[in-house]
Amino acid sequence: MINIKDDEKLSILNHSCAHLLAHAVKKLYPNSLFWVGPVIEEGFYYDIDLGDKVITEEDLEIISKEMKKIVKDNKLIKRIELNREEALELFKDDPYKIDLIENMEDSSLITAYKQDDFIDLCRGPHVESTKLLKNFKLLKVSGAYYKGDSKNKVLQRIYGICFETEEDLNNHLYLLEEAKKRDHKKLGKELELFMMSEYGPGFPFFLNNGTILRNQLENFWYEEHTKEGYKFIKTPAMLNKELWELSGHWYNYRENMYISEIDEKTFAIKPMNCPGGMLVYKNSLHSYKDLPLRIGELGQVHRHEASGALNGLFRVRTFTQDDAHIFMREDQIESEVIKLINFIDRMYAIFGLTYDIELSTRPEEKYIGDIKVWNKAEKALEDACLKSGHSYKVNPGDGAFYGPKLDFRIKDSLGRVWQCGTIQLDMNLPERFDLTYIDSDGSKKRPVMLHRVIYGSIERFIGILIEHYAGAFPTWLAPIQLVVIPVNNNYHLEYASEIYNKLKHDGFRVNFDDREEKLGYKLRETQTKKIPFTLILGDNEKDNQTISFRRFGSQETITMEYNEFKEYLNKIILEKE
RNA sequence: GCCGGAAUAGCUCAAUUGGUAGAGCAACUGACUUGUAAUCAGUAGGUUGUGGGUUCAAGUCCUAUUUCCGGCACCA
Repeated sequence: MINIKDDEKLSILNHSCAHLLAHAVKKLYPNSLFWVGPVIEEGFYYDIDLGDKVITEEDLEIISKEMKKIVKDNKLIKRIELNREEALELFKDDPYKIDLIENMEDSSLITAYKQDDFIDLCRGPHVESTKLLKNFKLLKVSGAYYKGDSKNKVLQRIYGICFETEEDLNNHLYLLEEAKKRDHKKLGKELELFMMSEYGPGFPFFLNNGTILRNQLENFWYEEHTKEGYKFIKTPAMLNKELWELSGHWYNYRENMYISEIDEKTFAIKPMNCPGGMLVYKNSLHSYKDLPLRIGELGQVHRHEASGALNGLFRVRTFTQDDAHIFMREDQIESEVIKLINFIDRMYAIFGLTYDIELSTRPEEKYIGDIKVWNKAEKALEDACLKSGHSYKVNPGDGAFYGPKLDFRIKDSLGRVWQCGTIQLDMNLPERFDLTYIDSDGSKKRPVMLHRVIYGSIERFIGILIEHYAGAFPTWLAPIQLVVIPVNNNYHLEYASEIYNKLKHDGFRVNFDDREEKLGYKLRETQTKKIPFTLILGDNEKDNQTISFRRFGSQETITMEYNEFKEYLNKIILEKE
């Protein structure tokens, strides 16, 4: 997908198209007032105050027609230069534009653009005529808060996109259709991976297939973390309020916590795993020789997210963080973070996912800890990025109050960016929980601690993978790896059954399709269910003691001996192809 | 939470201005015995998300509510 914003030509085109939209809306609904109409990655939008008029999807057609008329009329787009007073006079009946003018940093030269009788405040530049805006499409309408603040009134936002050629537009619309086909909510149902219930909004149910997939991800996670020297724990889902007061969550996160009374005491379901992890650290004495101490936990947390935020597996109210807390000496930060970045890189590469790294630094005001420690920590994160060969974008002041962080942002198949992995230094919890280790000189020292996740949330990561692979999972992840089909149940059932049992015995996830149906019927099903391997066994295979298979995505049928096939399969699974 | 839309069989969808709730697939039963994307016939399947209301009559209109979808806001 193209990022419209990054392409100067397309950016201007879309910006002009936003004006065209406003022009048409003004013609149809003369009382409309316009706030802003910027270009975004996927086109443009315009926020409009239409009074009581509510724009529906059907209205988009009407507006589109009006826009097409203006395109056909070939209106010239003219730039008008104004000083502040002239601008205020020109837009004196428009409180939104006055708001904009009054908030301009430099209002010595203000520009507006005029097409026919429609005039709009704008920095520009624009195309010279409306006739260049032929290839557009209005995509959706929604409410949007004035100035993005939920305390303000809701304006109506119309989204659209514009291209230079009809072909480009059609390509884009085609891509949108294709993207819809791999929506994880749709595929999750079709492939029987997970379900939702009215009885638990935001609480996903994993079905058999989804559970197998999930277990693969979790097993892989444990294996890789074991190689990296992690220890593992499981901490309770529900803990006493006093713990949350100690960790600070009671004050900062209470609105999102599920709380319950037990034996006249207040308990809360964990929204994060850290406090439990801290208690585990404190459970025993630690030597400087044990550091860095890496403690991992696949911990299921519950958070009360706003109802409107819920979205399939992407945004849920219970999810499993692939959490770990690493305790170390200050001088170990850089080397540990390099080790972590390389680890994360290796993990994402397995799935063929690309990512960007962002560094968030100390907030201007609200932060805890010594500024010198902050600087040192930020430097350590930066150096770790560079030394591991990665570039990064800095988000100044965007760190948590307790420490700077590195965020790993994955791009999914729909072009959406998801924050999955994160490495966060924490100067708060070790203090609050009074964590210590015994240094070489016998003195008690405070360890540095960091939180980190790689999948982020297993649920969301599965959602991303479903869309990333369009449901056609690599064999190591596929819930069903093979389906064995006898060509004719009367003659081939025995041989097919023998092969099926061998495969099962050899540890593959295999189904046997011995239903009284035609081969074509069964084959169609293995293809719609995106099964990696379909084995077809008939006279040829039986007589030669071989197997024939077709791999998902290929029309080719390959024949080999069982042992050869087994080796081939094992190699594919081992290499996570 | 806010704005808008939607909810009909297990799934995907129909149902004129309010007038007998249907189809395909899946399931079940039977026939057919077939070499790379759907064999044929039959059977069963529903308080139209839920609760109120208008009407001689409601899937359809009104109302409340739940959930989902697209955005917004939120996202330690």
